[in-house]
Amino acid sequence: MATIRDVARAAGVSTSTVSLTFGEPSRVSDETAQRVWEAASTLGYRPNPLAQSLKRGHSRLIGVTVGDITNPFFGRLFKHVERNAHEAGYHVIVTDTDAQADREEQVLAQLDAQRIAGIILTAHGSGPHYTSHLERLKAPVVTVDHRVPGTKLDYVASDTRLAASIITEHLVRLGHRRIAHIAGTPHLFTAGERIAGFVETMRRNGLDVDHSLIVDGHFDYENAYAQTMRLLTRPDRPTALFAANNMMALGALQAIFELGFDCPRDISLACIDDVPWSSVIRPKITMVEQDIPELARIATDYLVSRMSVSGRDAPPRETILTPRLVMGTSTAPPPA
Amino acid sequence: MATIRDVARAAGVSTSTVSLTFGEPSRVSDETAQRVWEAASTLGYRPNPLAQSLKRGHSRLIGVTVGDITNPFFGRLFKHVERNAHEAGYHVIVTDTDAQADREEQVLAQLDAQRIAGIILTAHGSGPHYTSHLERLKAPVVTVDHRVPGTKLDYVASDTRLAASIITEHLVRLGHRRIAHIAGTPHLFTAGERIAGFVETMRRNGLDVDHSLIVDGHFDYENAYAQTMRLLTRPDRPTALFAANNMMALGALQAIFELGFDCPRDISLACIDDVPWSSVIRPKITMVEQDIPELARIATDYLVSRMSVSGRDAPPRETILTPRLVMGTSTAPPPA
DNA sequence: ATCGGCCATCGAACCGGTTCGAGTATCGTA
DNA sequence: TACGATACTCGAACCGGTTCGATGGCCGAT
Repeated sequence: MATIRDVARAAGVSTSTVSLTFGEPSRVSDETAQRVWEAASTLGYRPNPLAQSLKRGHSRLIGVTVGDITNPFFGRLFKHVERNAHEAGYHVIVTDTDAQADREEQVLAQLDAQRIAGIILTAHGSGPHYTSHLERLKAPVVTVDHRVPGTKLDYVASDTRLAASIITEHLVRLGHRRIAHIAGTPHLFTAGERIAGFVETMRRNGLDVDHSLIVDGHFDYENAYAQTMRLLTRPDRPTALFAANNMMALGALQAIFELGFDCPRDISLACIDDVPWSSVIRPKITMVEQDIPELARIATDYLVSRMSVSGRDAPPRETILTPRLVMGTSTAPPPA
Repeated sequence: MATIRDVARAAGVSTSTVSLTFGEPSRVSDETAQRVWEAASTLGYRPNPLAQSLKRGHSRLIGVTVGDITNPFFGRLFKHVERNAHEAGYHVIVTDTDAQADREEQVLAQLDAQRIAGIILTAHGSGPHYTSHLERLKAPVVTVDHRVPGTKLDYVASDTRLAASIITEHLVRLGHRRIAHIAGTPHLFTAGERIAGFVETMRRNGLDVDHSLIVDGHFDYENAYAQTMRLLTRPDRPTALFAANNMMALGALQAIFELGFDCPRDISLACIDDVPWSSVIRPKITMVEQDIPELARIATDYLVSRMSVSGRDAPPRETILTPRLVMGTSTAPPPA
């Protein structure tokens, strides 16, 4: 690979002139620039980004961590983030953390040591150890979807408590009184908000909350399936299920099918997040959708502006989008 | 951030000794190493990977391109690749190319200029221009899933012609004679192989191939949906559909539903690739599954060995895995 | 003719590591 | 006592860029 010195020699100028030609063409005379361009192109010269990054102190790479890239929510979020980042001139290192906070911490430390330019984080940890770890990072961090309470990081998400409220209200209006909530990983902010929204809305409607109907599905298919099997084989089984995310709704649906129930005739089901290819899943699940492209757009914008010199010490920003109910065919009044 | 010189000063040694302590501890006396460790840890020193990469001439980054990260096949493939790469000490830059060859070329050129250590490619291009572009890359390249004919790149995939054969054979055995094939993007090797496997198997069973029943679904949901709508509203509609991938099977299924057909009573459907969350999709689609973790494992192994000094000029290798039929409930004998 | 200012260019230092060749101290052996 | 071998350690060059301060040529104004 040709280096800047090769080009300088070929064009009969110094390396600083070559560097200038690429970086600040206005400071170089037209004839000189011309000669440099020619020399560079015949030698096939491309500046070595490694050397540039070393000198500049940071790279044109951003890091993204997701809990599970095969979850369509994260997949679609990432797809948009990646496209935006590209347009802003960044490459994206993505790490699938399997929703494990310790893997996340470890990866973040490595990326930070790489002098990565910025990080978009779907956080999966909590507690003082975790937050202090995040605060120690040199790279700017934007959190998406999950908030990390106790940090001053930029944050973009949907109004998740409202989402839970909308679903709960919908089920209550249909006449359900025994509603189970398949909740997410307990210590996560988002999971807590969804539980809070559920409980609030139940109470507001004058309904008792049976805490044994709030179960931990850990945001994944398998746990939701197992918990639903347990819920639906109880003598006092619920008439409706509210899953805190898409994967858990699918796990719940499998349990409903296997136990021979009809959804929605016997059991209603609704969830937060977009269920993939919902039009071929029957019943079509009623859900509260997030605006994924917009989440991605704002997250990338926040990060890009924070990576600029001026944005470094700006006060933290946050945006909360309003989710919207998408009716399916998976909810109906409870059996008489 | 502390540099190696800070550590050297604090430990009262030279920078070379510090470097040695981290790289080849055996060459440093125990007491000295001890002092260096202490100095490093109190200063919070971590070697700057940028500087290391610059000096070594390559980074600990590999690039992965996928056609569409929201397609569960790519998602799961990537997830495994990423995990393996991590274990081998690499970070992964992933780019979603939207299955566009020109975006792929552009990204590959950028990554190559970054002195990326290696590339895992799910290729979406063809033709001499494309192949010569690939051959010019400095970084070693391993291709997965799609082969690029005319290049000498490592290659890992399933026996895709066999996969097509298995599906076709299965449908023929059930008694179908008018079978439509919803094919992938025409110029791609994999799409061609699947068509070839289909045609071969039809002929071997003494059946005519009606070429108007081989349609281009472009490997995606929307096109497959549209093509299926067209196929199933023909007077001489097929009794079975064979989709060349998972997304197209879902698109076809949606068309089947919308037209009010029953699958499998009226129309049988089968496909190649794993359909995500197939246990909640009714009917459960009969499919030929690829061993994704194994594909990922081999691809990463190939790349890691090629990135080593000794592997650089080794002859190209390839592995073809045998796919397996997973019965669902979406296929049945044709209506009488 | 002299001076100040601007423009284009250059040399050299620097980013933070790695590595090679050389220097010094220690030890065993002749 | 002299010698070479061995074990550590060091200084300096280098990877390939960026950038600061300096230099020289040229212009217009005084």
